[in-house]
Amino acid sequence: MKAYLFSVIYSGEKKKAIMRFYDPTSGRIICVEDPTDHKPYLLTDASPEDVRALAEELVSRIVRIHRVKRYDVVRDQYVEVTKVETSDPLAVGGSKKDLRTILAKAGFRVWEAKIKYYESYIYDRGLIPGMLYRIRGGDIVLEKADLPEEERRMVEEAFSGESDEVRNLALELARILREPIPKMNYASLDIEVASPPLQMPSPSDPRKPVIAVAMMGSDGMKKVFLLRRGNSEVPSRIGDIELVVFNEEADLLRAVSEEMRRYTVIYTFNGDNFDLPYLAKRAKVLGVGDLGIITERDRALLRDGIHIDLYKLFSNRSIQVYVFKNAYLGYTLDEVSEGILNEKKIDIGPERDIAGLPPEKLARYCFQDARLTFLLGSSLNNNLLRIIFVFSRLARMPVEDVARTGISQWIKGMIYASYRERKWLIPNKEDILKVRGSKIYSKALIKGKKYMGAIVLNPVPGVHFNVAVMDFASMYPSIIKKWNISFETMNCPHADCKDNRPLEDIPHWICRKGLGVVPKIIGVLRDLRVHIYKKLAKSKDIPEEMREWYDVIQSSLKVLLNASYGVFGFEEFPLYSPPVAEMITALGRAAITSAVEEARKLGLKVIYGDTDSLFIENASEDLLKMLEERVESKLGIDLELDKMYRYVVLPSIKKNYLGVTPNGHVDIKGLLGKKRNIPDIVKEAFFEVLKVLSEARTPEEVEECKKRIGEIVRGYVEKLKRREFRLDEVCFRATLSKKLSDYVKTTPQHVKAARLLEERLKVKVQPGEVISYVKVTGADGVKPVELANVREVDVDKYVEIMRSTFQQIFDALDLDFDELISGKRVKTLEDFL
DNA sequence: CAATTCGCCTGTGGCA
DNA sequence: TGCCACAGGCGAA
Repeated sequence: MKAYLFSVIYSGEKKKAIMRFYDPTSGRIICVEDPTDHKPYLLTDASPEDVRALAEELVSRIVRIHRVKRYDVVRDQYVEVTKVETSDPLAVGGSKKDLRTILAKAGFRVWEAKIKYYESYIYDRGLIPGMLYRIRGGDIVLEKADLPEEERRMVEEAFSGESDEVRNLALELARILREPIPKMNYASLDIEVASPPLQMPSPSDPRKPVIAVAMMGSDGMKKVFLLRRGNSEVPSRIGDIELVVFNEEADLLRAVSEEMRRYTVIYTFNGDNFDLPYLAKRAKVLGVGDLGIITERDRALLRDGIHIDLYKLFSNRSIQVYVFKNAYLGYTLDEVSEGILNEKKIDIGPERDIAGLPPEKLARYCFQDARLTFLLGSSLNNNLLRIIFVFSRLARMPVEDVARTGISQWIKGMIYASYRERKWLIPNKEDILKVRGSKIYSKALIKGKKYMGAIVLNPVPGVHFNVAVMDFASMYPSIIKKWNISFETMNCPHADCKDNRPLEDIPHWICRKGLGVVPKIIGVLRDLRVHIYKKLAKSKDIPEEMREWYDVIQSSLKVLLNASYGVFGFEEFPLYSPPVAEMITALGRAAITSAVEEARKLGLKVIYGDTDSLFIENASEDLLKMLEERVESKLGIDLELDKMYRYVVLPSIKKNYLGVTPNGHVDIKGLLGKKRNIPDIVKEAFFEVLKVLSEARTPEEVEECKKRIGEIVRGYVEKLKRREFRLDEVCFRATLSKKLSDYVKTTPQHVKAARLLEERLKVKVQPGEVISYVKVTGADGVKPVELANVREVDVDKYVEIMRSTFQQIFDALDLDFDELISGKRVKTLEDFL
């Protein structure tokens, strides 16, 4: 039988790892018990006798103790350590008197004791979640589909200059990434509880009944399960939504559970912490049998499928920024749906009186939430699941965990799996820091930061025509690869490597003797992305469906590559290594500096640059080619032409510019006018001005459109002064990044507004929520939009916002906001002549 | 459970 | 009142 591995769980009852597979033919989950007698374990430098003596109370839970050989990469030596295998994971760690604590207290060293058991099992058995396996009895074998000839040739060619080791990894990863994902039935679920107005129900207090459960399925199923309350008539359907009414809550729960079982994937929005545990708790309260929901401390699993909590997935910053391109602002269902689907929840007012809604309204409300959740699960052209599977395979992580963990966990998974495969000792953070150094030699520009980051060049303000943007494609991953930077290679113990210092002012040296795991994996992923998947995703002679899949792969790889440097500067990362992070940014600074030098030597005019890019004005193609070649031969990393701009408006401040592409598209970077917290009316004015600018092609045309710009800006200022606007057009939106009570040092305006909201409307605001507020005349200066009216809006403040927003680009255009709105004639070229 | 630094902007709150 | 450092938010890379 062939089935996809979804996850591995630990069964406390059987004291075994259980592999959960999905059989696409029957649509069922198949559980396979570990056939290898694998046990939880840790490694220690204590002798077997020491372990037995120290762990008296645990002795019955120790299954095996033996000496094993491991390679200690931090010290570059083979060591013999004691492997202590136990009957259950808690004996290793996670309980009060566990082995890892006992041994550490006695002064022994302990390794690999903080790895979750099911992860340890995945790594040790070389399993790849998300992949197809052949199951025969208890035996499982990875079903290895061959790469298509064409693709294999591409990989062979792209990696022809590399070692066999690297080329083989590339081929293996290419095979893994290519495997399609299974067809799966999926559905969304959302529940409502009869809690009084303004009270948030919680699974820790499951006293109120579940009154509605809405579901929507990939097979067209649309249902709302309702609990009958009172004797009002309930229709049997609303449009194509089926309403099923129950007199008993217990029956409702059973029916929901049965419906859920029909689907392999269940999407919820916050189902880990609310919907599923609440259902499970109610089932317990009412004495209903098992619903198939397994609740843990911070997650809810399904016995017969996989549960994906989209709230967690969408709160992942990497997903938000790289996969969804910042399309949504906050992380509530309303905000995410608004940004991605352009749809909202049904508004039932700030009191949220769920229990008081008449049945039909309740059904509509609940169903809309389930529908939004369903649509979010199907977003990106139904590619979200594919992305999750790609990460699952690369990170060697259960499919369900991908959505629940951050990017550092994904990268950890890639590295740990590789270590276990080689039988290398996974080092402790403290060891890396102690042996390989924690000292930082550079000073961050920003107070409170640990080390120096990238260079941003001073812009040459003004309007520049015919601008080429050159950049180092995936700069940090390229640096990692080129200089072999890894926590194993930095400041190695070999005397003869100490002179291998790429930079004079940073005393870290890099090992010459072997390839680090990080440069190997990151290098391969980078090259696969650049040379294979980006090309295939654009290739015209590949079917649409396949192109899309390649695009999924390349954009997923981008997410991992982008974070691959940052995690080493992240203190909580288990392989935290400040020298690694510092070395990478230092080499980045050296690269851009030297590229600027080369450009100047060629007589090119560099007008701006940030981290890995150079903006070059009016250069010939030949000179740009020459620059590429010189930089590459000098540095060994690729500089390439990223894009051209017809013209770039460059203010005198860094990280802000506006570029018009040959087809008239406007790239806006950093400028106030695009920040999501500024009022819509200002944004609208800003974009109207941009539209005018985008149509200009020559310096003369830019001059000409200044007049038009003046009229637009003047128009908006007049509008403000005459109060011709709606409140929602003038509200600022700022995210509440922590609990209201945690703002102790200052009270920012959005916090002031949020407090007013809580006082006057008796609602609770949560961290992560976006607060909309308006600037008003009067003592407080701000009001939440819900409490304000147009008459009290402080119009002058808004004119000020307009001024600062426009002045950013006006500086470069040689315009002045005050002159414009006072109706003075706009200076044109002729005035100077 | 949790990727980084650089840089701009607004507003707050302490101090003279 | 004005100055200034800092907090907090958002974006670029």
